[in-house]
Amino acid sequence: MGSRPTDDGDDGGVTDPGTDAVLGALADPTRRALLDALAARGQASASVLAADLPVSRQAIVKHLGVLSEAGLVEPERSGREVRYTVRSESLAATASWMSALADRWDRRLRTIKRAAEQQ
Amino acid sequence: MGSRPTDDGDDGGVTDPGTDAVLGALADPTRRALLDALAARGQASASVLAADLPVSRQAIVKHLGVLSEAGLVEPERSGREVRYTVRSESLAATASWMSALADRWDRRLRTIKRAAEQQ
DNA sequence: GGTTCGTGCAACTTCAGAGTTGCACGAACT
DNA sequence: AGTTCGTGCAACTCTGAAGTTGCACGAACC
Repeated sequence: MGSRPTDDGDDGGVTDPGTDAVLGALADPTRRALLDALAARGQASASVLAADLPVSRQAIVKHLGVLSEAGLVEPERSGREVRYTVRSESLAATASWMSALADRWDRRLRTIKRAAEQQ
Repeated sequence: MGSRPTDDGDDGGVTDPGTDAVLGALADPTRRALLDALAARGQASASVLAADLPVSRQAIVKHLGVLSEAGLVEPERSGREVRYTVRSESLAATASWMSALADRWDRRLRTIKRAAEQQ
């Protein structure tokens, strides 16, 4: 995960690969609840997390796969089980990307509004 | 505090109504492209935006409905047409929510890690 | 007046993903 | 040895979202 959503060449990145994955991952309520449960434990396996949520273990595994792909969790083998950990980097990067986007909208709107009032 | 993942949604809610809508709205690539096109114009109707994107006008209308529901765009009647404007407030709010969440993860992880090293 | 343009509504198709179940494999415990 | 526990893989169902098409209604232009 070397590419940061905020430092790639193209500025108007509405289709940034990392940001796209994070937004897609966070769109699902079950995945957000899963992240919440994982953050509460700091480290947990899929089977443990399945006890917290009203879904099967296999569903948890799939969600963890999506979250891992988005860089939001980090899998780590420990014997016969796989422990996952939350990663704040991708989330923080996406947050700053959104903040920058909001700022760009503001600037653009102000410019257009000013031009409209002047004519 | 309890270990309930589903709480109200003011401070640390993973299921905040506004945030939920914004994340769901931004998850779709077409909607992000739509927001981008709208931000570039500052103000545009659904028919105008339909010319920019490779989808039909009706699809644009539906997407604008979702975006409006999430507070990301603002509809405004002007005669027989409806002009939409981007709104940065919801996006900025969600950005700061994400940033706070990332920060909370960091704190929690550091605490757990420290406790684990001490035992 | 009539026509055109933009919107709104409704029915329909299609497909991705959320969730399930069942079973097989390997590591750990007795 | 045998057993148990956790993971991994595959097939399957099913709901919802994305997109389409067609048509009706009202406002604007001739």
